[in-house]
Amino acid sequence: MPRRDHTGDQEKRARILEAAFRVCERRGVSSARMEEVASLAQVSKGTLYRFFKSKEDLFLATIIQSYEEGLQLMDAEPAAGDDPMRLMRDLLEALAKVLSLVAPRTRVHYQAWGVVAGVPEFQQRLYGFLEAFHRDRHRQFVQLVHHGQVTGAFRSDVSAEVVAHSIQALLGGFIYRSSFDPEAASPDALRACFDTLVDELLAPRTDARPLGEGEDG
Amino acid sequence: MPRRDHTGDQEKRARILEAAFRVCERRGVSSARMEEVASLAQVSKGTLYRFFKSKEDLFLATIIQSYEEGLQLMDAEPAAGDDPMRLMRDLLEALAKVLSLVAPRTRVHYQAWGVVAGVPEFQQRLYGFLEAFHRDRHRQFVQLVHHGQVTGAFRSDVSAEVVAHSIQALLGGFIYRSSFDPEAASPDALRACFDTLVDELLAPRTDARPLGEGEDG
Amino acid sequence: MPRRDHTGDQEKRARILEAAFRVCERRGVSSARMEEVASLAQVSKGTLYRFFKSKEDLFLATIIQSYEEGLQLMDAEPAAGDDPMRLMRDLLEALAKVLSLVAPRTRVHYQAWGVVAGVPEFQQRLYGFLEAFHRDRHRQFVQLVHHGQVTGAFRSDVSAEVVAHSIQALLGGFIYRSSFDPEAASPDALRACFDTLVDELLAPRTDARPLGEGEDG
Amino acid sequence: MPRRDHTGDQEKRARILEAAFRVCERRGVSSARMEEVASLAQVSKGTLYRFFKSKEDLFLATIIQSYEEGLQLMDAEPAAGDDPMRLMRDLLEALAKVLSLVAPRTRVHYQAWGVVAGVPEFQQRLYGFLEAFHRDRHRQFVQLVHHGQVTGAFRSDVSAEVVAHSIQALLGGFIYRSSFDPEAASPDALRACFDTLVDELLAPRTDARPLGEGEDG
DNA sequence: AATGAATGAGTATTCATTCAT
DNA sequence: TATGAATGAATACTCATTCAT
Repeated sequence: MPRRDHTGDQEKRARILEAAFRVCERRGVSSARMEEVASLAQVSKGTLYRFFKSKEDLFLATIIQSYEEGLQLMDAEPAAGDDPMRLMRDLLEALAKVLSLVAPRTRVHYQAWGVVAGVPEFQQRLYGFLEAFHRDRHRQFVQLVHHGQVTGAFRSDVSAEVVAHSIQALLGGFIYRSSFDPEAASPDALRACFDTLVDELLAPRTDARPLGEGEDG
Repeated sequence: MPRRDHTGDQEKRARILEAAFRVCERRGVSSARMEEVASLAQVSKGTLYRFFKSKEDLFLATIIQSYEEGLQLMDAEPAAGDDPMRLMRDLLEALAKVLSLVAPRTRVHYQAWGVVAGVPEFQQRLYGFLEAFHRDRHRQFVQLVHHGQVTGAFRSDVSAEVVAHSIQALLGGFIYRSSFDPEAASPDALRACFDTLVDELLAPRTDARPLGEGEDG
Repeated sequence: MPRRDHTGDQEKRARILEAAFRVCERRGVSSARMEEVASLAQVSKGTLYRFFKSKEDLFLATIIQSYEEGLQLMDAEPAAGDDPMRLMRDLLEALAKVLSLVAPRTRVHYQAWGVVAGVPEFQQRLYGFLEAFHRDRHRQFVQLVHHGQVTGAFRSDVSAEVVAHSIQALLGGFIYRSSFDPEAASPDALRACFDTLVDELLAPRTDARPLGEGEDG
Repeated sequence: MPRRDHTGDQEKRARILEAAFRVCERRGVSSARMEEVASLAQVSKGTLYRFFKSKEDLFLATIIQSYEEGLQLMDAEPAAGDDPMRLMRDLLEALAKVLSLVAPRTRVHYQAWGVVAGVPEFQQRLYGFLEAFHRDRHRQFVQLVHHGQVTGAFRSDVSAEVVAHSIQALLGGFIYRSSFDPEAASPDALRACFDTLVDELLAPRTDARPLGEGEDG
């Protein structure tokens, strides 16, 4: 069986997704034509439809793939040891990397979203996926914070829910903004926010000043 | 007396924007037909084009209007006295209200975004508007934090930049998430995040009591 | 009755025709909009319709006016004396002037023709007018040539019909060509053709040969 | 074996051109709808656009085809021997046939012209083509006349330029007039004009013989 | 399986014409 | 009469999808 010539379906599918993304980048999602995707992926239009039921199906797959790549990035970070603070910092660093990964794709991403969401059937699938994806993440964060609080690695007077929400919202907010102002929404700016979050909401308060006075209520 | 029938242009324009939004809500933005917008706004197609150059122009106007309404909401909060903490709490409460206002519109909003950004000319206008809008907000937040820090109302050992970024990103993240999980991204959840932010990043630390004991947990 | 302010209908009609022509020149006839004609003529669209039943009516009037101006030019040439050769030369010179007059208008003219002729009702009127116009001219030419032949001013062995046809066709051919190649179809080139025609088809052959006999006719 | 059903592209293109012409004949060019052209040509609208970029492109092709058919007719006339007079008579006869060919198409032709020229880009192409076409013809005629004059087959005291211009203008004038008065502008009338032209401008004047006899009856 | 020619539903947009003021 | 806002008919063109080869 020849290798180069008769590429496997997986590779072909990947090529199509890649091509779809590039075409969207060039023309804008709603102006992207299946013809051009096919041509760039070096397959025929007919073949496109063997892998994806419709244009929206293809775009939805593109979006979901983006998220899953992000997911892999997070999971790839090995749970080094068992130090919650270490785990948390690793996780937040992973999220900052997710931003780097996602930022260049955000424009296409949001555009595709808009187009996909315009089709009722796909709207359900897209929103369902996103909701589940974020709820899973949220649960993960809450558990981690809770674990840290129980083990005394984190402060306990801050709601784990709030911390989890904040982490997720910060990432979401930065990704959102990176779509139109990548400079302002840099991974480093996000890191700074995360650092402050860790220092002020999670790190136990040592305040070890000799004679601390109460400033005010 | 402008009643029905001889309505002024302003009212007519507003009626069209409202109709455009409702049609997008029903059909999805990319399936919205100008014909239906016209009919719902009780004007003819020709009149539509007297107010908006194209479909994209109309949708862009819809998006921008959302932002401007949010802006009004923020500005509407009177600068009660001159207490920075008061100002900050008022502002954050205004942002929570912006979320309430925007949340029901988010789906249409993002869809419209996808369609509008698909047209190069409008992509420029949309992204330009968004960038400017957010940079203005950012500047505003930084100033407020700085003012609070200078006057001693806020802690000074936290970066005003980070606080401003966090506030904006939190709002952005919640708005984003509200589009597919309005329950999780509730205004109250945002308020909780904001409260924690104020308490932990801005409020002067009073805990520095003579004998710092473990706060809790 | 004020003069400048309340211009007579005739002047207004002329202004409209002039404006219609100019707009056609700029945009091309089929792209000419009544709105622009109105604006250039400094009247409202409504007023346009007081003078012309429809767009085609207006364009038809423009074409016909062109022809009538040409007609006036021909008639304006006073029938100097009664010398047929003189009359003929004057007439042909008048035709050369018609070419000068018409040449800059030919493009618009033919375009308008195309548009007007696309409407059955106007096609009848346009073609009827043109046919009558040219048959009248033809009759005039035949009579003139015949008169010259009878009086001995012209050769008699050349068909008056042929001469008349030739004159008309030459003019028509030059006008036609002037629409896309004004340089090649210059009035002077036409004059040269006319001169040759007069010399070779009409002027009695003197062939001042020692013994010239009547050739024939 | 190209039959019905799997017709080659060439045949399909020809079918479309033919259909376009017929639809224009029926409805008038500016009222011709692409849908009807497609239906008459038994192809889909999409296929129409595979062959012609736009409506104007299709009509321009129709016009140009007319000219090229005329050209073929002229070139088809074999250069019988090398007798300039024979060549000239053959050529003029070919032109008379061009008139027959073109006359029934003139109305559509001029209408299409009006529509095509209404689009700046196509105006350039149309006028460019016409100018080049006629200049080529002109050069051809001048050469032929010149050749005849040099070889003594034609009179030398008549400008070759004038003869060429006259031939072309006569044909143009007849074609023009045939669009609204096909009866008056008959091929036979044109032949008569051409005959006279040959006899009086080209044929060597035989009367200048020592003893001039009657040239012809 | 792969191809890409053919299909034809779907719609934004224009602009001549009208008519209330 | 004059105006110009409002109307809405009319249609070129695109492009996702299919299917014969």
